[in-house]
Amino acid sequence: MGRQPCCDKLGVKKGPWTAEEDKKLIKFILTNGPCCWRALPKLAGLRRCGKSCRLRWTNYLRPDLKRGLLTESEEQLVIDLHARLGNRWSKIASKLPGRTDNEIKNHWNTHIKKKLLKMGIDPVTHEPILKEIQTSEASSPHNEHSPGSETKLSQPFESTNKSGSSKENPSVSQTKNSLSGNDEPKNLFQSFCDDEKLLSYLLGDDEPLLLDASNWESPHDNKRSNNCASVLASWDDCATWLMDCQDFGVNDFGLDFLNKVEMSFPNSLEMNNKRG
DNA sequence: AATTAAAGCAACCGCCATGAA
DNA sequence: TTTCATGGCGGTTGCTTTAAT
Repeated sequence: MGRQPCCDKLGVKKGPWTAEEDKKLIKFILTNGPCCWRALPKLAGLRRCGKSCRLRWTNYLRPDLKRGLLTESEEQLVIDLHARLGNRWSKIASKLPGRTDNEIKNHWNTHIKKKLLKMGIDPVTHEPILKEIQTSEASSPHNEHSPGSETKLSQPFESTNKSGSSKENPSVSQTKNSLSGNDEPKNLFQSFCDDEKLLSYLLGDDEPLLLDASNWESPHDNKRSNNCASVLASWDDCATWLMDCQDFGVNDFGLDFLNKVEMSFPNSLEMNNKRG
């Protein structure tokens, strides 16, 4: 039946992405749109699994991503959504433009969970912990609802962390959060922008922006065939995506150069519209 | 200043649903 | 109908950075 594996494990690189790899991935997606992850590594000249490329793009390189810690309102929204949806991070992320499931998941595990515990709220059930203990003790002798959290649960309001607790209280955390929130880490795109040569290369100033898309294969749009219609659908997505970049405030992320990209894109989009 | 511990986060792993063959 | 590649998702790992001693 014949499908090729998504990537042959031999020669596939793992681990942290280099700037060079990022550059290739960005360049390729900017010219072709984020479509078929299976074919992407080969076409983009990357020795990576398609899955790895997708993750890198969706979690880190996507231009509409917000960087930095979640704001108070975002955090509250995450808590609310988590109470309703549980650990469905992708669903939660879909309600927060510019945030990824991975990012929210990490933030939940590193910040929100602790915050809730300190407030005496069980991050799993979103119920007050004291009540939780009473009910769970009544219902089952071996409390297993939260492995490893027993000591914390027994002293929900106490700073039990031996190393940092005396300094680490909610207000301090908030201060820390807000501080780092204002001092957002430099966006990767921004670093590309700072490097004029790199930026120029990325934008492909001296070559057509639109690559030959005939090799492009989009599993969703074309049901994994090679016909051109699929490519066109991808371009529609691409256009939408670029518009979204604007809507989400690309400039806020130091992505001014995408405006340049967009300036170049109408040609491609026009072609697309004419064909479609 | 050096060492250790903790926190943060990017990336990987493995499972699942879907749909093509 | 069955098989299996693919993309998506949630859980986990491990590296890097920061804070504490």
